Amino acid sequence: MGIPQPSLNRLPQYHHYLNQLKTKGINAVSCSLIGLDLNLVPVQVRKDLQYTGIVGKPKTGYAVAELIAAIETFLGWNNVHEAFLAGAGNLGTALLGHERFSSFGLRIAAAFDNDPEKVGQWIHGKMVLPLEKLADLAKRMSIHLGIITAPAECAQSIAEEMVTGGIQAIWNFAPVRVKVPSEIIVHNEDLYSSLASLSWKLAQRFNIPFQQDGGSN
Amino acid sequence: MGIPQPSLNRLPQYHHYLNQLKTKGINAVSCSLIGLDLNLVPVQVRKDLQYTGIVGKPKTGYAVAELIAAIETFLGWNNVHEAFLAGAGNLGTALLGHERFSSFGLRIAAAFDNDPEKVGQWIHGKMVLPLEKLADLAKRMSIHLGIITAPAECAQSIAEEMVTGGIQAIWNFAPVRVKVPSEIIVHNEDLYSSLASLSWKLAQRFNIPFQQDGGSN
DNA sequence: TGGATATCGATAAAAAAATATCGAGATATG
DNA sequence: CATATCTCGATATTTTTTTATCGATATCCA
Repeated sequence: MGIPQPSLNRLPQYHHYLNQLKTKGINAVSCSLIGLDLNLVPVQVRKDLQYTGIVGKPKTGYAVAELIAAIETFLGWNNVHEAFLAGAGNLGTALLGHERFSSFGLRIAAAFDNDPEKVGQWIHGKMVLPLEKLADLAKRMSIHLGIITAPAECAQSIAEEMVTGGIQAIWNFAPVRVKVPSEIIVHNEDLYSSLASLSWKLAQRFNIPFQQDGGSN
Repeated sequence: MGIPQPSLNRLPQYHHYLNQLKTKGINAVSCSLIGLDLNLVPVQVRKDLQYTGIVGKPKTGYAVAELIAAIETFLGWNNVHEAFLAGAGNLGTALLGHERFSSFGLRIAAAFDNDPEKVGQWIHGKMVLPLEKLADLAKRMSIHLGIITAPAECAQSIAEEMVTGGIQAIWNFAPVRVKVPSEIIVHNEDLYSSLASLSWKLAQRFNIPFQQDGGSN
């Protein structure tokens, strides 16, 4: 891997924070300060940032602009990835309208759906095309990233269509694990997963111990 | 904590899978099979499931229906949590239309926004109310869960409003960490965080090693 | 009925991630 | 110009999470 998954997940957080600093005109920052504002211990911040290859100066800290650039380079946010989105429902529409993605190396080139009512429409400036054209177009346009925002039932067949089209990575918002060849990168965005922690913690707070477990059997 | 965060996050995955089995009329399942279908090693599945308090039978495995029930109970999906959603933009609209949440103990009671154009509208059967009414209504309706789907700039003030209204847990979709008293449960749903891993992996695949690190300095 | 086999549950080991410690270097201050 | 202090970077330790191992037990089949 090279970098631990949790560190990778924290990088955008730093990125966002650093941009705030930059806006305020601050151009140097220490791990201690970052940690203070982001609720992380300074060593962890330092370790995370080291993966980007940046070096800091004792007593001063890091140069904000350099650090931002280093994170962006590290994450590949400099070269734009073009993506196809499949499933122009609520969530799909939301993502299509998410203009800020463009700052993070993501450009959704087109949307696909199999609902004849949706096909042909324009959503947030993106044309909705019929799903069966996805593979062919992906190949012709050299699209490498697919986003699935369709219902669970359609996810698998869409994923296969994407693979046929030569797509290398899939960002899957449907609550199913799609089966694809092992060389394809799949990232599942599972809302229920988050909801689970949240409702568990909430339940803990209100019920308190619903099973005290007074013994090992 | 009691249960490791990663285990907690996997539970909904099992839940979903088990429901599929149930639909197919299968009523017993082993860890090995689950692991096979979900790409996890059997011991891990067993450990995760043990947290729910379920016990299996040697040679047979677990009773599917029992297991589903155990997960739901464990996660608190049996008692419905009513929630307020703040920010009726694209993402907010998407979540409001997400009917499946109701199966997972979540019911969005109302939406809030400070855009006068949106206030008064109905989105997916939910009334959009002015943001300044949130705290008061939350108190009166004993709402304990808040969902933030507003832009980053508004997130902090919305969070504070929610806390004022007695909300205990916040599901934050805005790409900022909100500052709230430590007793409030906050769960950040950071799209950029996922995007980061994805684009990093994609960049790895195409660029290959952008820094081979041939030594320790 | 009795043995073979699959699977659980518990304990132990390994791997990964988070946190602590400490020497070295940069900056500020007297 | 010297000294105190802050912060980095590297190494070490602790904690958490994952994976492996092994005995016990329920089911299947001869």
